[in-house]
Amino acid sequence: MIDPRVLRDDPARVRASLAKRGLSDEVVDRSLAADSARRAAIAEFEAKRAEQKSMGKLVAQAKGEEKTELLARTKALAAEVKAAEAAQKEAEDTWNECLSSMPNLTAEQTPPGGEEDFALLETVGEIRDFAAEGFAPRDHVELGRMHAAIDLERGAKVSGSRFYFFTGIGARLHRALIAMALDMAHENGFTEVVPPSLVKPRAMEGTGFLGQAADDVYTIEGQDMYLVGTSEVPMAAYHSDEILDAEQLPFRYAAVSPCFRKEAGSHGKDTRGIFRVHWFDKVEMFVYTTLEEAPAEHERLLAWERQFLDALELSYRVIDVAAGDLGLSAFRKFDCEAWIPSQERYREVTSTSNCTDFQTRRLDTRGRFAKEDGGTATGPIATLNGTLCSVNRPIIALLEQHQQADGSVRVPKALQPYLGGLEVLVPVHPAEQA
RNA sequence: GGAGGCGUCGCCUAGUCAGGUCUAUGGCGCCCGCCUGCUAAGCGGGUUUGGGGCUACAACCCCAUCGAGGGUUCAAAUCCCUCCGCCUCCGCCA
Repeated sequence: MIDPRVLRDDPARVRASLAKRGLSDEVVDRSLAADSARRAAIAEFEAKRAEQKSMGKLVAQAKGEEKTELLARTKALAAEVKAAEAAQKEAEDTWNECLSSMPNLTAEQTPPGGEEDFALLETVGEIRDFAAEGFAPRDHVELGRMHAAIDLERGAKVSGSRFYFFTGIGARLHRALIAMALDMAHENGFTEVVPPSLVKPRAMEGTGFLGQAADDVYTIEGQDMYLVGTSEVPMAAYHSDEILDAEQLPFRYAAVSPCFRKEAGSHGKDTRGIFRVHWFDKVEMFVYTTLEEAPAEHERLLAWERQFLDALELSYRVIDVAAGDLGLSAFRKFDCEAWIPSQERYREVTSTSNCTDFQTRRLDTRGRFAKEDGGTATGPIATLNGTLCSVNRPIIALLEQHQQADGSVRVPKALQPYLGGLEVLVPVHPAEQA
């Protein structure tokens, strides 16, 4: 959630941010009203409670008639305290509902508007001209079949649509990419983590995935648990209810986990192949740092994502995602989109978000900061996340971008050590006749 | 799955059976100060977190906080109920 003080002191900023996302600012008025109602209720309860406490002491000392008289008065007071407490709780609940329904603020640089309104930051690498090379590029489904790397038919047979088996070189590629990503993360100072991919509601709510995105979340029947759509969820909740020593920040984690998504709103979209699926594995970077350092850390996360894509010798572009497409938690988001030859367009392969203090406030993660007078004070800290390797999509980009006329695929140099020195993937099945 | 034990302000710990100056004890650690060639020791003070009031978002005052949530009571760390977590033993399965 956003800083309540910002809402109170500068509601115009919150309204502007909501407008940028294309949302109504009606929640601001509701929140402000809830806030003053809440504070009034708190004052009411505290006054009554203080009175009750002081009278309780008198009762303890009083005797005989004096005591019975006091008891009659405190009994009435007790009812008032109880009522005031209930009123306070209700006011707090309303206030919390308002606050938790509100998305994060947005960065100045974040463009207003929806999915199409992104700002293009940079284009990396040339778009390969297959026509000039004299052949039409195959898509990853066909290449996957030729290499016996991706088995979509059996995936559908066993688990349904949007499922698949990686087999043979496909499975090796999967392992190689994860290993390469983790090695890079390790070299860049990240702590490797294998988190649980089943979490309690708190973690899901805290990361903002039970809002509008709830349709996309798999639930466990009768268990009050969720399958995570990204390891951002367990990693954000990892330090919940903790106060971290600000001196030691940043905490950088690289988590590998399966990701599960219902893709409820995307019927008919990207139905071919392994681009949009119900389950995939992913190496995710997750960072806890100070609010001041967060923007610079965000740039670093982007740089590490690019380092990975560059190592795979991929062509891609970097965009500054527009406000309407940020999701609940993000303050600013950069996507890297790889060129997909068969689709003749750029598609998202990685995404990095600066969530500022939005998630840490929801999950009660704070920092302990040194004060000038030698003491310490607690304060908000920031979380950021970034995809290092979403596996499926890099595999698609790699197969398609590095394919050759005969269906073989060039292995980028950095990946070769992870595939036993293999320089070229040679198809095991001949090209299908058109 | 069954039986038992435990959960106190960083760590350890007193208090829970007999509800009321508990405004939660003491130790360790840490911070500030004093003392002191330096350090250590010693001495004095401070040290949960969240919220509200007032304000310079200081100081100060107040409320909540003894795993969480309910209940009993004028009054709950203390009594009752539910839940969560940890430990031990048994069973089951790797």
